Parts: sequence; structure tokens; C-alpha cells
Amino acid sequence: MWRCSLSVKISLTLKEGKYLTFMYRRQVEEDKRATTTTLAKSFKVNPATVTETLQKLAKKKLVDYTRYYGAKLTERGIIEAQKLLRKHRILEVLFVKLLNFDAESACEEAAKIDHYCSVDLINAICQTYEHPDTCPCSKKIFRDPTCIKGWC
Amino acid sequence: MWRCSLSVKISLTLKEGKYLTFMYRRQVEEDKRATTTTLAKSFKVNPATVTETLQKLAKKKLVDYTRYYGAKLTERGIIEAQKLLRKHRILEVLFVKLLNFDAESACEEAAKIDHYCSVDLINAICQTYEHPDTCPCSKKIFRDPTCIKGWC
DNA sequence: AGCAAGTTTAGGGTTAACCAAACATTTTTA
DNA sequence: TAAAAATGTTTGGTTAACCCTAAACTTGCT
Repeated sequence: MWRCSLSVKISLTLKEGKYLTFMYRRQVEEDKRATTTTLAKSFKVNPATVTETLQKLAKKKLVDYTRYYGAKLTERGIIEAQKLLRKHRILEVLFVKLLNFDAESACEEAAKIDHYCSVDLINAICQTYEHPDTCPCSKKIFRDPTCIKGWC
Repeated sequence: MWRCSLSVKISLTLKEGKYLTFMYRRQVEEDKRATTTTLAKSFKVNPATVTETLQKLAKKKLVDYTRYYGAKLTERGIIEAQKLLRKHRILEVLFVKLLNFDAESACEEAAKIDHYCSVDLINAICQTYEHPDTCPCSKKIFRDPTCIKGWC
């Protein structure tokens, strides 16, 4: 009895998440298409592997996938990508502000753990740094409705 | 041409790491034996799974394993466990000091990511908090020789 | 129409986890 | 001390997440 399919918990593997954020950056932030080859080169895997992963993402309704044409993030895909990018970028803020990392190292370190960080942890960091709206390289940090600003 | 077998890079899976730290706490910090059943209950897995994992750890020379008797961390096992516990506890310090987490939440959040954090990241946090020697619940934080205190 | 470039399918492979059931060993206790 | 109970191991699986090669297929371009 699913009233609202959007509320069904989506579970993403590590790589699926990486594909989603990669596609988001291309599709939404750079307005370029992410082809199979682009993804394959970027992740240093065989194109066949990319196809497989895109099909899995399609099954989860996170991308619209058409054979030979390519894949585009769905609305849900965009939401999931934004959640992941939020984690990634909040971590970058932490590493730069607290630890004085340069933007590049911050990105590398964030990439290692972003997938595993809970929303609670990210929101706590977000609060501590007063809900930053950009990461160290000026990209947008998406809001999480459950991450409330204090009264001041 | 291995001159020093201790320098061979050890790669641990997530679960292997969890077993190692669990065993460390029991063996070194509490001086109790970690039996197969103890591990199985603690990780909520079948005893057969524990045996399997202990055998893998034995193959990596991280535990001394004797059928039916049990397993004990080797010197290398102790070192690896300490490295992991260092990561875990430094993260706890961060979460408690920066984010005002209580010790228990800090532990939970740390457990989700400790395995994936680089030594560089942990050392940077360690420096920022002036090389703490205990975690929020007063357990020892092991030193990393590459994590140098500043001149002051 | 034909060919090159790009993509997919088919059929595999590995590794990390896990489990149930049968079997082996150790420990307890009657 | 012998049998029962508890504990541990082996055997023979399963699933999921990755990844690959080679052959077949589209598509777009000339």
C-alpha cells in the first residue's frame, strides 16, 4: 500500500552514488551530457561496466536510460545526487576551515568518506559552520530541510 | 626481496578491522578472551562466519589461531588494532569537541567512517586538537609517529 | 550504403559477506 | 567417567558489488 513512492528508502552502493554525483555535475552544473565513454574514462572502468551500472540506476528510477542514447538523472536521481553532494561539500568545508586543508585535498578526503557519513553528522557540521551555502570551490551546498538554523 | 616483512602493506576489509578492534578491547584492555561465540553474538553473525574471518586474519598473521582454542592478536594484529582505534578515537574527540555530540553518538558516528579515513586526515584532526591522549570515554589514543607535535 | 566510433550483451570472474547443517571437540555434570 | 550439553569447525552453498573480454549491435557520418 504505497501512498507515496518517493518516500521509499533508496539504497545506493558506493559506485552508484559516485555515478549519480558525476552525472549531476555534468548534467545540471555543466549542462554537458555524460556519455558511457565519459563515465568509463572518468572511473577507469570498461564501458560495459558503465552500462551495467546505468541499468541498475534505471531500475531504481534514478536515471532515465535509453539504449545507445544515454542516461539522464530523474527527479529522484537529482535529489539523491544533491544529498550526496551536500555531504561531500559540507565535509570539504570542515576540512578547509578546521584543518586548513587546501580545496583539492579536502575534496579527496571527503570523497573517501562522504558516502558513509550519516545525515545527522553532516547536519551537525553544517550547523557548526553556520549553514554554509558554498563549498571551498564555490559550488552550491544544497539545504536539507531537517537541518534547521538556530534562532538568531 | 622482502627485507622487513613488517613493512608489507596490510589490507584489511571492514569486518576484519572490526574484529581486530573488538579483540583488542577484550584481550588488551579488558584482559578477557574473545571466544567465537562472543564475537558471533557481538556482530550478530553465525559462529561459522566468525571462524572464517579468524582464519583469514590468521592467514594475514594478525592473529594466532588454534582450532577450538581461540585466537589471540599477534604483535602485528595489535599494531593494526591500535591504528584503527586511534582513528576511531580521534574522530570521537572531533565529534564531541566540535559538534557537542555525547560520547555514545560520537562512537556510533565514528564507527561508520573510521575504516575509510586516511591517516593524513586523522593526523590533521589530531594536531588541531593538540594530540589528545584520551577519547571522550577516557580510553587511550595511540600515538602515530608521523603525527608530529608543533614546536611550542 | 558502408564504416568507424561508440554501446550493449553475453558470459564470465573475484572478493567480501553471510548462512544452515553436519560434524568434531571440549566441557560439564550426573 | 561416560554421556549430554555447549561450543567450535567444516562443508557447501548464497548474494551482492564490483569488474572484465569478446562478440554483436546502433548510430552517425561520409
